[in-house]
Amino acid sequence: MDAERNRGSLVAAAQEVFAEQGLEAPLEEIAARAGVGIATLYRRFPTRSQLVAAALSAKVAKYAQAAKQALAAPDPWVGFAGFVERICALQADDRGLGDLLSMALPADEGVEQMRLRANDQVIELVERAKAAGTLRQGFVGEDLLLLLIATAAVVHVTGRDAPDAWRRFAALMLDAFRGPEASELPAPPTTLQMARAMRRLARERGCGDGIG
Amino acid sequence: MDAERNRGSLVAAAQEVFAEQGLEAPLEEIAARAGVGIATLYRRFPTRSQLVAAALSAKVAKYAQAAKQALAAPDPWVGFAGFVERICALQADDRGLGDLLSMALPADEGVEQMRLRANDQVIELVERAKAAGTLRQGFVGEDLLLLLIATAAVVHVTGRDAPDAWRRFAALMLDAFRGPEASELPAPPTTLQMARAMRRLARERGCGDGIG
DNA sequence: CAGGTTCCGGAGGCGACCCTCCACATAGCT
DNA sequence: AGCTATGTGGAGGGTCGCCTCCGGAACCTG
Repeated sequence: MDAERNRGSLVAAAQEVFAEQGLEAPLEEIAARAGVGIATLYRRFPTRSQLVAAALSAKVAKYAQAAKQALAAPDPWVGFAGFVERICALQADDRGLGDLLSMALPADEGVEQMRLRANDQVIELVERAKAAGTLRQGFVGEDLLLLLIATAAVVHVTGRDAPDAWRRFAALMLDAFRGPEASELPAPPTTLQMARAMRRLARERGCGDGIG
Repeated sequence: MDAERNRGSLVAAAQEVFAEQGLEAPLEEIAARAGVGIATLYRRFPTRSQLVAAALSAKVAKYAQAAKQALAAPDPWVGFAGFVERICALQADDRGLGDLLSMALPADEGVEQMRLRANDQVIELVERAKAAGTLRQGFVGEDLLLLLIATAAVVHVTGRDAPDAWRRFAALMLDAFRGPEASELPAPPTTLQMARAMRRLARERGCGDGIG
C-alpha cells in the first residue's frame, strides 16, 4: 500500500517546495522531489488548491494559534505587537504561507475557514489594543492585511540577500500602528474590496477552483 | 520611412502595456498593440531591457525630478513627506514603474544611472530631514527601498479593487518614519545587500542583460 | 496460475511565451 | 526597368508548465 506513503511524501515535498518557491512552484518539481510520477500527484490532489491545503494547513493553524496566544497576553499592546511580529516571522520562513496570507493564493475551503475563524480573534485583539489606547484609534483589521501583503513582498525581494530586512520593516510598521495617532489616515479599503481583490488574484493565477 | 514611426508606436504601446501589466508583460502583446509584427519589435529593441528603458525613461525622470523638487521645499519634513507620497503615486499609476523601482526589473544602463543620480538627492533629502529632527534618526536610504517594494506589492494586490489603499499604506509608513523614534529598529539591510538582491531578481526574471 | 483490482509512471497533446529566420515588399538610385 | 538598401510580417522551432490518457506493474484471492 504505497498510496498512503506517496501521499505523505507528496505533502512533505510540497511543504518544502512551496516554502522555497511560493505557491506557484511547478507541480512537476514537487512530484520529482517526492520521488513520484506527476500522474500520482494529480491523482492524489486533483487541484493545486488541495495540495496547497494539505501542505499548509499546519502553518495556517500556527497563524490561528498565534492570534489565540496573543489574546492570552495580559498587556494588550504586548499581545498585539507579539502577534504582528510572529505572523511576519511565519511568513518570512515560508514563502508559500506568505503567498497564502497575502492572497496570491489558490485557497481551499477548509483552510479558508480556519483563517476566517482566526480573523475573529485578530479583530478582538485589535479592539482590545485600541481600547487600551496603545494602538491608534484609526486602525482597522484591513491594515493587517496591508501589512501581510507588504511583508510578503519585502521577504520575496530581499529574502536571500538580506534575510532580516523584514524585521526592520515590521518594526517600522509597528511604530506606525502605535497610538496615539501621529496623523490622520486616508480611509482603509473595505473588507469587501479586499475580499474581491483576493478572489480576483486567485482567479488570475490560473488554478480555477477557488473558494465559493 | 516607417522605421521611425514603428519605433514610436512600439514605445507608446510598451508604455501602455507595462503600465497595466508590469515589466513581465508578453512582448507579443506590445507588438500587437503597436500594430506591428513581433519581428519588428525585436529588430528595434533586441532585448527587453532596451524596450523597458525606452518606455520608462520619462517616468524615471519624473522620479528624479520629484527628488529635486522635494529638495527645493523650505521645510525638510514637508519636502520629504511630499516626495514619499509623490513616488508612491507614480508607482501606483504605472505598474511597470513599480516593478522597476522595486527591482523586479531588467534595468538599462542609462536609466539606472539616472536613478542613481536621483538617489544622491534622495540621500540629501533624508539627511536634511533627519538633521531637522522631523525624520527619525535611525532612518536610512534603504528604508525607502523597502517602502517602494512594499507599495508596489500593495498596489499590485489591491490595485483594481481598492485603488486608494496605497494612500493609506503610504501614510502609515510616513508616520513610522516621523521622528522622534518610537522604538529601536533592527539594523537595516546594507546597500550592498540591496544591490545584490536587485541583481539576483533581475537575473531570475530571465532577461539576461542586466546592468554591468 | 488465472483474473481482477489498485496503483503507478511517463509519454504526449496543449497553450503561452521566447526568439530567429526567411520570403517578400518598398523605395531610392542609375 | 533592374538592383540594392532597408524594413516588414509571420511562420516555426524551442522551452516550460499544465494536465490526461493508457500500458503495465504489483498485489490480492481463489
